[in-house]
Amino acid sequence: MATIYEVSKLAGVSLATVSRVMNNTGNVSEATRTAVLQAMKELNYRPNAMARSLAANRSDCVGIMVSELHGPIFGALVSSIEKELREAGKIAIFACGHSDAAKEKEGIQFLSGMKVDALILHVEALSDEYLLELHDDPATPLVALNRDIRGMQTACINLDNTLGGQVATRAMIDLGHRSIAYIAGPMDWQDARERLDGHRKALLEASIDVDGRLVVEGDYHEQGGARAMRELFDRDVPFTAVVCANDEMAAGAMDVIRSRGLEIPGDISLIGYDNVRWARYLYPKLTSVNYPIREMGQMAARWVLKNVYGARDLTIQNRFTPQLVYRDSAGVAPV
Amino acid sequence: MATIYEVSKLAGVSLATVSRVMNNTGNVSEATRTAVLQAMKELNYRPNAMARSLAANRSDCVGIMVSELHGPIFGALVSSIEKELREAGKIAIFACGHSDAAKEKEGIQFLSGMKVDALILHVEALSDEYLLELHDDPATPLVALNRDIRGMQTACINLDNTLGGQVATRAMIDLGHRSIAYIAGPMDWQDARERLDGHRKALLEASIDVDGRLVVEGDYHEQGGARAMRELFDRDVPFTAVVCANDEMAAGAMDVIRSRGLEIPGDISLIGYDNVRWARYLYPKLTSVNYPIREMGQMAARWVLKNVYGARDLTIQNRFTPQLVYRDSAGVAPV
DNA sequence: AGCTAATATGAAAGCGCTTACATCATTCCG
DNA sequence: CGGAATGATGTAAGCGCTTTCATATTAGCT
Repeated sequence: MATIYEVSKLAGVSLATVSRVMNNTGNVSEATRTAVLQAMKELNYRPNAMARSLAANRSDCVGIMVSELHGPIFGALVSSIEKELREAGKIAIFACGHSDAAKEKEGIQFLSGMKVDALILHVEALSDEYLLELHDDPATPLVALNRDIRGMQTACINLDNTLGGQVATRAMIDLGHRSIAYIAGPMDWQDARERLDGHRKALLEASIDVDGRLVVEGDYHEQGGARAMRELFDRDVPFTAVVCANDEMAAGAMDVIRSRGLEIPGDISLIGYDNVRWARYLYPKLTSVNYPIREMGQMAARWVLKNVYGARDLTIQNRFTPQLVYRDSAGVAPV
Repeated sequence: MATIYEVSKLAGVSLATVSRVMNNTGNVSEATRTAVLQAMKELNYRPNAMARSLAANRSDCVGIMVSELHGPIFGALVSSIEKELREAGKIAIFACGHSDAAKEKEGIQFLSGMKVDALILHVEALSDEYLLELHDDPATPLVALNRDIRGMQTACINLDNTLGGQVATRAMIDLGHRSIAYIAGPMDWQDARERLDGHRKALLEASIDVDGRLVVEGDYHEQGGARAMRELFDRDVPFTAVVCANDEMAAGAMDVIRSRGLEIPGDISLIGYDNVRWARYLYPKLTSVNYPIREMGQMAARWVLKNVYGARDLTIQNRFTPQLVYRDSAGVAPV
């Protein structure tokens, strides 16, 4: 592969001049510029990104660390970040923590070894303290998605999860339901706790007693949702609606409900959370709290563009408001 | 951030020695090694990946180019590649072409600018010729997923799409169906054509006439599937089964079938293709041809490990055989 | 002891680029 | 017309690492 040196030779100029035309920096006469560009084309020259970063002490790369790479949430997230960054001429480099604290740390180390200019994190295994520590190190600016950490709130982009839970349950109440079950996410996840809080808040708001027997903890996966649903039936406390802390669990629950010969929403109404792409493929189409993951990813990218690359005219929205997407799985309470 | 120089000073050795202990290359006495490791720890030293690649002329990075980053297929693909590579100490760098030939080319350029040691491609917009050209350039070895290109077949990892289509339709035939509709993918995609070929083959095999009116072209998306399904009904040619060239279109078709008051599989049997994660969330659970995307991604990673990094004891499987996953959406033909 | 062959270490030349600084023409103006 | 801006280009010193080659030390043998 051709180097800058060969280009300079072919164009009959110095290295510095070639560098100048590449970077549009300094003054170069039109004639020289053309000659250089011509030489580049002729040699099919591509600058070596590594050498460039090394010399310039700036990589134009931003590191994206996610806990998983598959799954509906992360695909959309990663895709939107990549798009926004790419349009600004920056490169996204991904690492994936496989939901494990050690691997997430390792991923971050790797990215910092790549000398990324900034870090976008969507991790759950790492503690607030650790993130704060990273945040306080000025070497690599970072923005955290789906976290709300005191001390770095301007660098957090998150969803009002509590409100989301509240909105879901409130919708059920508005439909006349009074006995509303809740399938929660794993309680060691902050967002799961917040979503449940929202549920409780809505209940309180409507002066409905919170019955612990109507809440069961799931795992954010289909199987956990199914298990939770069975548990709910086994407890023998009547209910006419169930709100799930995410769509996967709703899918599992749906299956169990149907297998008991009950109709959705005729006998039991169901609401999910996240509004993943396939929520509308379910039958009946799943009513769900929208998690505007693409917008949030885009916002994270903008945060970096603004705070690291000095882009102007970008306003940052740290907190997003979830909205309920009405479909067919939630209906009026049976009389 | 500490550099190798500071480490060498703290440890009281030369740069070369530090480099040797980092890379486990050459002979270093136990005492020196310990001292260096100690110094590294003390300084929290992380080698600069850029500098290292530049000097070593090897980046330990492999570039992954996919047409999309979201979607069930790509999430799984990218995730499995990343995992396999990471375990071997290599880094995956992604670029995303947004299904556009120009952007896909650009992505490849970017990756080659990053001096990746190899390229794994899952693209559809780029022509065979272009890929062949890349393949013939020894600078960056490459392996193509989901392609079957004469002249570089050892560097192609693909699914026997024809067989997949055949298996699906054959299953319908075995269930007693004789009038089988087919919702195809976009005909300018090779895999879509192959899947359709398989369908025809199965029909022929069972001496069933191929009726053009029972085939309609979709777009691999839900809406296209729905549209195609409506078209099929409108054509007024009776059928008792429909096989779809992918699951998304099957989801769309399912919806339309149901909206006509027909039962699946009571009135109409349905089979999808790809067996995406949410295929089993559909109701009824979708019978689908499995696309072993994770295995194929892993294989691509291994190809690189073997052919580029010289890993031994890895056998490469270029062609994968699809298998039908039986669920609930296909049943015996109504009498 | 005398010599060879490991073994352990350091010096220094790059890898391909950026960028401060120096240099040389021009141009402009009082 | 002299000197200060201004513009166009080149020189060279790194960026943080790897790697060859040379050198120094030690062990192993006769």
